Amino acid sequence: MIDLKLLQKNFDEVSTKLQKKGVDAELIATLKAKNDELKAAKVDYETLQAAQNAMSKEFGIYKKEGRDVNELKARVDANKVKITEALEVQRQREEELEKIAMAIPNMPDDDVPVGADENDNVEIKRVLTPKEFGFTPKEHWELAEQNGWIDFERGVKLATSRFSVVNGMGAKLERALINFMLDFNASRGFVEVSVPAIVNRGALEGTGQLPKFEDDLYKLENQELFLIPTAEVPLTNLYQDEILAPEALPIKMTGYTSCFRKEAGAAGRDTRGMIRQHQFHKVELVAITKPDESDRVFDEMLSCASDTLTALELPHRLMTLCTGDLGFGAAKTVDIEVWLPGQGRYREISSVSNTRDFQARRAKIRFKDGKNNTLVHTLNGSSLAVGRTLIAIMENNQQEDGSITIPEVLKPYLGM
RNA sequence: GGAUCUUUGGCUGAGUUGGUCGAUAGCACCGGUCUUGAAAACCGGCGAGGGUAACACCUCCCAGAGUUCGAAUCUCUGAGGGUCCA
Repeated sequence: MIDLKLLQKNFDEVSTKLQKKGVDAELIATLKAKNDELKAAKVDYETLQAAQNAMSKEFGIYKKEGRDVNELKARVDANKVKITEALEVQRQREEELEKIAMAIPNMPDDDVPVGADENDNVEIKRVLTPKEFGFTPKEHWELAEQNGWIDFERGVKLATSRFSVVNGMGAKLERALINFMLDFNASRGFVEVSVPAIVNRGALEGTGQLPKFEDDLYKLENQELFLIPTAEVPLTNLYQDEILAPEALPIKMTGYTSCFRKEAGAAGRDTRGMIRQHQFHKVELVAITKPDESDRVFDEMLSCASDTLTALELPHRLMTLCTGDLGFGAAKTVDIEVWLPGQGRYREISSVSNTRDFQARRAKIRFKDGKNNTLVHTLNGSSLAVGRTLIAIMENNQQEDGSITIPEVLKPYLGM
């Protein structure tokens, strides 16, 4: 959630920044107005409540002294009616405010390029040069079929479209990738954590998936529980509602989970192959930091992900997302796109974001900053999406006969 | 699934004949005295959110609803934990 105090104080600045992210200027003005209204309502209510408390205290004294309380009780009763009304007003305004505030995205950092959509993202650098094939490289689904690694039909049979089954060497490779990434991340100081893949509403609100993006989440029937769309949710919310000791920071975690997404807005996109699935594996990086160290940790996470790809010998590039392409909770995001020779283009395989204190405010994660309790910064990034990494290895390491070579770093994980 | 007990500030743990209790005490922690330094001892501070220039003031004792002038304390519902029975 954005900082309402900052909105109050520096309205123009906040409004300008949010507009860069596509938030309607009027909505921001409404938010401020609602906040003002709520504050007024609070003053009304609290004044009445203070009177009520004072009279109740008096009541006790009257009783003790054996004085007549009839007159006092009449006053108290009259005041009570007003309190009930004032409280109702306050609640209504609180509800209205929250409804708007929770749906407003984070402000972009000042150095994020302004732009409308992914076409305005800015390339930072490329790592490794795509290799020249002496033949026309195939797309991963052709290779998957030829090698018997991925079974798309049976995935659909078991569940529905956008599910697939991975077989034999493909499955082993997937498992090797997960282990490799977790080990790699551990060597960079990220502690491995194994978390639930089902979380409650509070957790999803904490990281910003709810209330706005409920359509994209799988919800358990008759329960306020959801399948996680990313391990970012459980990992970040591990510290929900806590005040951390400063020496405990930064907390750097990595975790492997399945992720579940309805892909509600992606109808018709990437229908072929394993690029966009309803269920996929991902190794995630999450960090909780002091505000002044989040930029440093961001770079650590980014190079961790990029270096993982380099170790796997996969060409990739880093893209700074423009304001229009930035996710809901992110102040800054760098995507890593891996080269897919079959498709002849770079595709997203990782995304590292700094949410600043946006999630921390929602999830109430703070640390003792001297005498004060200060909101932490939270960061998340895919170590790598496992399925897409598998695809990238298939396409980049294909031979003319369709066979696929195994990256050196994975061989130990495959007993090779 | 049934019965019963329990849920308090970082932790442990008082507080249940409703009244000045946002709350005792110990530990931890922070500051000071003492010490070459540290420990011990002693003195002081020490929950969170809102509000204020600072006070005042408001809210929070698992969550929600209720009784009452007034609830951590009573009632109901729900959730978590323990124990016993299935």
